[in-house]
Amino acid sequence: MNLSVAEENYIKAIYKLQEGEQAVTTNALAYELETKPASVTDMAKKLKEKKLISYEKYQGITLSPEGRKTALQVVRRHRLWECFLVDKLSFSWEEVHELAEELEHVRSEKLISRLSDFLGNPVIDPHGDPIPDANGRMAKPRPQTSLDQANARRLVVTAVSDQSSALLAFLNAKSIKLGTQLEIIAHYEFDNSIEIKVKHQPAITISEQVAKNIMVRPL
Amino acid sequence: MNLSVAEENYIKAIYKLQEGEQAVTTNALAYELETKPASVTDMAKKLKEKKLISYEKYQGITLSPEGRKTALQVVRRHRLWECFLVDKLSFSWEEVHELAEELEHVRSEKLISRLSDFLGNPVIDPHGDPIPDANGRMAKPRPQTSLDQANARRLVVTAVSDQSSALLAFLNAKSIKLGTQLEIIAHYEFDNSIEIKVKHQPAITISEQVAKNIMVRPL
DNA sequence: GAAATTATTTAAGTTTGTCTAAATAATAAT
DNA sequence: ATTATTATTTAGACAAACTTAAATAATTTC
Ligand SMILES: [Mn+2]
Ligand SMILES: [Mn+2]
Ligand SMILES: [Mn+2]
Ligand SMILES: [Mn+2]
Repeated sequence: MNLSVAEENYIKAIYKLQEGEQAVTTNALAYELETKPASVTDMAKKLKEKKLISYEKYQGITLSPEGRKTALQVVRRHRLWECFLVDKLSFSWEEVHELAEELEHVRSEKLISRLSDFLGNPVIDPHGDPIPDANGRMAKPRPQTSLDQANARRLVVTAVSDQSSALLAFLNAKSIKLGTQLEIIAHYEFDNSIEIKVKHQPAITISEQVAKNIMVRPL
Repeated sequence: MNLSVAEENYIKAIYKLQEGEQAVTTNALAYELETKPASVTDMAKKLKEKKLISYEKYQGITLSPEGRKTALQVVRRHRLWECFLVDKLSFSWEEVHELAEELEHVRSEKLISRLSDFLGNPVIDPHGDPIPDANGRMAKPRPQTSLDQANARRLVVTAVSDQSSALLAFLNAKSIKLGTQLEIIAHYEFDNSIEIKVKHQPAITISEQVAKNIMVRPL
């Protein structure tokens, strides 16, 4: 099946929003893709026609098995390019998403398998997200929670769930990256902010919003 | 100026066909881009509007200075990606053109300058073509002629002017690559075929058509 | 130099992916 | 259980990049 760039972007966005089982809503998809609900409805009809999604009027969208396969391929390409940009071209993690958003649409299984080999077949991308293999399988992520829900005291950063350069730049400024070990000093009930300490750094207080987007597991 | 993929492809094709000074013809451009003359006329109006070409009805097309600058950027991206594919991902020279045709449209000066650094700032691509630098300047190619017009006896292959995988596969089969040294054994007037010998290889006779597309300089 | 051929342009229509505005369905509030 | 609000779909339009068919210009040929 030969998909356009727009179709691939829709499929990937549906995959991203579909976490678990719940159907993806027209408005949510429009917001994610920075387009209008009317456009989403149009595209939904087309993708249903191509059997990539199941869609009934007013019932939201879910990926079909084919759609899921397609999504995983696009995600694979995206994350491998991100690895390339960070590992080989020394980009920092907040710069790569945008570029990978374009590179992911160069469709060549040979290119991607060679790129993967060249990178040493990485299994997680610069943001801690797992990279599907050529068959769409990916390492089950080790159990992790967002920092605001962690109950252990000493933690290690495993991923970031928001990949806006705004968040990533903030984390850079605070020297927090994948693998960073940190310790929870205090929870402040008033605004759910959290005081944390990274070794050799002064303790800092981060907002709930930031904490929700830092994934961690107990050390 | 933000150009679409189609516009970039047109500009690059015009650059390619414009060798020297003569204006590019509607039909030639349509043929090069595998589209129809009517489409070319449409696009010509648009590119003229954007001041990338000069174009008058029935008079053909030439790049404006801006257009030339744009073309050189696209060519730079194309050739750097080709280097990447061959040098880093072990593609062979006949496989890379198609992929570079897509990769070249990812527009990021930062990406390209880092890619260039990563590759050691190469100045010729896998087909022997010069790579423009960030300012559009490229090494003046050393004097070279096509094999059918060479007058010296002992020659070295410097480039191939047709980059179809058909020609490149033929050259692979005959162990001819950039830098290959060869000797002209005979010219056959009947069909302008040429007998050549590569060291450690049996002599072979190549058609005029092949000879026209192999660029050489005297050893 | 008129006729034939070839090249180019125009006109009209298609596909893809958008958009706005209006209509309708679903959900929440009172 | 109406009413108000929000979500979604439909209708109609638009821009980009194509196409085919017809019209016109330029070039060759005799
Ligand atoms: Mn994308
Ligand atoms: Mn990522
Ligand atoms: Mn291209
Ligand atoms: Mn090349």
